[in-house]
Amino acid sequence: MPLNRNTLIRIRTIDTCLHRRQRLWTLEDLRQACEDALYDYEGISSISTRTIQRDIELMRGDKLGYYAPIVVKDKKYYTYEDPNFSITQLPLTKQDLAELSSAMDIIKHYNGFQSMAGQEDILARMQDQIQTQESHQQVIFIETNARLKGLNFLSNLYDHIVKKNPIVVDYRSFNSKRNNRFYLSPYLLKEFNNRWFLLAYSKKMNDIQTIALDRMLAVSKDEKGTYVENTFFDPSIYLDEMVGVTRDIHSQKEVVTLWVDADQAPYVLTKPMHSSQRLVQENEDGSIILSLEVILNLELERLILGYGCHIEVKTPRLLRHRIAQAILLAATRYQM
DNA sequence: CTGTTCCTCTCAAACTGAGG
DNA sequence: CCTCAGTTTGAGAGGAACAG
Repeated sequence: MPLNRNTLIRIRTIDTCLHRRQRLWTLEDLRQACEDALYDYEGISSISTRTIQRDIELMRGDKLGYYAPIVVKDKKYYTYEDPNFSITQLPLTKQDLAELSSAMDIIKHYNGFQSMAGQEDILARMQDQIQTQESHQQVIFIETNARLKGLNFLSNLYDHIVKKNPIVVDYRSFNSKRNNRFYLSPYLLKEFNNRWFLLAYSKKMNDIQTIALDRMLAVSKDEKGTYVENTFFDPSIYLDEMVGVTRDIHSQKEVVTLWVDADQAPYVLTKPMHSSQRLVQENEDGSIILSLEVILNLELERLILGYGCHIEVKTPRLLRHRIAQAILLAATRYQM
């Protein structure tokens, strides 16, 4: 039910009036109150009694889901039968919540693209409000990191990519004490693990650079530079070949064979580690053998290490060795 | 029966927003 | 800017309930 602003103002005014129970409200009083309110808000000077009657009808009815218990006493005084009733205290309906939640999800995806300052705050407060109204307890936890640094560069970078501008990025990596300056041709933005990354070509390095937005200090258009078109990779294939975002442009996909114990097998099967994941073998004890065809990178190693003792890398040998080294080192750290 | 109040229904004018 | 469709609003007719 689409409501216009005037109607909302009138309904809110009527609700406020009916709450002031020390006064008796006739239809004419309500009309006058709405007229005053509308004049304040919108500069509208006159509304008819009929309009107020229609508003009361609307409040009583199910169109808005209010079901307001408005009764008429002594044939002319309007009041709420339940003194505690207020349309402003009504919980949102399940449908309202569902629609709001999905709208919030969509907005959140574009969070970083908005130029409005403080928008994350508004979203967070709105979400909090919605969840509070729903059950006084947050029941859905969505993985977000609205406070993430660098999100303010997102829309800026997006523009540069679309306009094919060469850019200058000031950057400080986690393991570097001083700032670096990159001259880049930006190609695409990718989100991974709640962090945003820029993939761009660096002429100096003659390679594709992957730069986390949260390590960026400044981004601007490189007025003197020239934009190098992306002839290096097909974005959809490039990103599909790996877990995460970092890779050497020259590296090739490799077949990774993994043994997964019975405990974790169902989880890995229902949530594949990568789109190339295939089930190779099911053992009698419930453990399984999987294969992946991916670029070997740090993110893959982290993913495998995340499963701890539940996964064993069979091949390739290099990866098996690196994982073994990491686990051995970890084990020695824990020895008393 | 009459008058009053509340409510519903209908109609037309005014307004609003989308699209050309 | 104009047109057009849809919505909102105001006005009036008339019915139901009820008191006097």
